[in-house]
Amino acid sequence: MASSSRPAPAAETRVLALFGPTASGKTTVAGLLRERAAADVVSADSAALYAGLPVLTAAPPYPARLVGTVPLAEEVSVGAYQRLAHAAIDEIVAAGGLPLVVGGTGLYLRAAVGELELPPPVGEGRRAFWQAEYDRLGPSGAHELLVARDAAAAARVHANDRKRVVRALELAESGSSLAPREDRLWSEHMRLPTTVVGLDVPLDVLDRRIEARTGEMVERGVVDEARAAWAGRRSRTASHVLGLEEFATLPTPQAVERVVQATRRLARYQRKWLRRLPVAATLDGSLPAEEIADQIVALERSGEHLPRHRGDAAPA
RNA sequence: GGCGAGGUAGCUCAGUUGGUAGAGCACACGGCUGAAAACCGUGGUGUCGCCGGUUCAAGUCCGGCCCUCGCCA
Repeated sequence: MASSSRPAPAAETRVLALFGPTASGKTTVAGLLRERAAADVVSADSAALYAGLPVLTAAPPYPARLVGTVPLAEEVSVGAYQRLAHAAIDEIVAAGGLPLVVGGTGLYLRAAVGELELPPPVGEGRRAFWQAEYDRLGPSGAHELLVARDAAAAARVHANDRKRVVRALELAESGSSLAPREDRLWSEHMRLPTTVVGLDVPLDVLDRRIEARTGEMVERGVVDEARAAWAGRRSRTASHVLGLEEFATLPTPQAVERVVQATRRLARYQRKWLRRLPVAATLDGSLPAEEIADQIVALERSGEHLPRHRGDAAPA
């Protein structure tokens, strides 16, 4: 509770986590850590979860858990992911290994490394019902209804945020709430002693890398991959994978242009998570990957695994 | 060279009978608790091509010049 007196460092780090924007170099660094620290990689990436999109989602060239495991016809969600991630981590730990959680989906990484209270989904019919209600009542009308049913949830959701207002209404109806009892999203709460490391590169460098990487995707056959995926059954969440629709339906040059722009936006969004996540350190992704891997190994061994927030007093 | 259209935000473009420049996208910042590569909120970032004229007042009217695009030579 009292963050002024830091608890004594736990004996050892049990879990390593690496977070950073697309093209920051996570995959390469994680590959090195597999060898140097015998790490077992667990992905924290909502898109890489899907099977059939290795090029588009930049799947790692080595075995990694929770990559390419969900058929495109199925939906993915943080809740389902959290369960899988915890199971994977526990399995690795039980076998005496070092789990390395790597990904660019901030919410998923927090779910893997912490414990989010995620009420189970309610029936599909209820969601459709509340979506219709939202549309019938209008944003402010729906929000007023939410105020009456769950004031705590209403206080944290904007009336125009249809998704969240609907989710809050269906949860209120089922006796649950969108408002968690405890903030575990932004807290330093970890399931196991964990060292979270950030990886970042200057924005202009990142933008150039993104451009280069998108071009490489084309050479590696994203267009065929995307067309095949687009033609089959695909869930709503699968359809939202960045670039899938563009590469499947647009002339390639135009698709590249749009995907580059969208990926830049994604990277900016990921960097916002990086700013806010409690990380032990943020390393410079423009250094050689070997050097970064060394730094991470050193961090892990130093016992400095507790996240440091800006503003924390230095330990006495 | 002639005719036509046009130069306004990073991009595409609005801008009434002259009255302190505004939309979308992009971008910046923030939120986020089973769609998160999703969703939502806030913010206008400008030598209105240049020079001069008319006017109390010019993106808007007048003259000249520069540039772009199209058609004809």
